Amino acid sequence: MGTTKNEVFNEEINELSSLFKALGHPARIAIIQYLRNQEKCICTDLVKELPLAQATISQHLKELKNAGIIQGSVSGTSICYCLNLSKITIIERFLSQLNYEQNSTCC
Amino acid sequence: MGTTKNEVFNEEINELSSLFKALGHPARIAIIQYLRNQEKCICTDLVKELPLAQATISQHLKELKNAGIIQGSVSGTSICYCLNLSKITIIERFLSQLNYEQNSTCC
DNA sequence: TTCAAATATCGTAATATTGCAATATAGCGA
DNA sequence: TCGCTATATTGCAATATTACGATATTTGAA
Repeated sequence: MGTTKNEVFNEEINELSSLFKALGHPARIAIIQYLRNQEKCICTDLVKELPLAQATISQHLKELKNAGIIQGSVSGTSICYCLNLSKITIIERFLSQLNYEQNSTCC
Repeated sequence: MGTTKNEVFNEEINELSSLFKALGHPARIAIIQYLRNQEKCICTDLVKELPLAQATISQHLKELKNAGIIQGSVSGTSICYCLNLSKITIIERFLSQLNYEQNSTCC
């Protein structure tokens, strides 16, 4: 075990959970926050900014990229990573569906 | 290693990432979706609904509860779990801050 | 070219997560 | 009380994640 049973859930659920999972690490939230403030991002800056080794940050960037939350384009020797807002929107849409009027009285 | 270096990040980042992490599993998204549709929730129903063993579902419910995303109240022999919308709001607020006008041209 | 800077990848150790069977616990009705 | 139902906990095996040093790769500048 240790393996998530993705295959028994539908694609929407799997996409949502992988987006959440990608954001489920403090370093990756910090990266996203930094990206927001800069409105662009270069890995070296992050290496100075975050108390993690370069290899570790690169790995976290890769995971955000794999989930589609950021996208990078090569720009000379460095790489410019930017937020992909369409994925953020997918999460927001899911969450907004949860804001129902609670009509059960149990909690 | 294998241990997340939580201590080097601030509390806001750690709270956000733990909320995202709690939602970063398909079974837990499925639980939340089911909760939304029922507007309440009892574990036995989930055992029928999801193709996972009772012990596994109980464990996922516990994680959602630990993150504060759901709350349960005992109701006879069964337990009624409900969404805690305040945590959902925390996530929504974070995401809405990301919707800036992208003024960099790199991506 | 050759060097240096910026990123990525590899390998690995430590730890965390997932899933489940088995078992425990708790509350209800008879 | 006894037994039943609902849920939690324990223990474990399999796998995933995290972190990082070392090393590769890539690109621009000299």
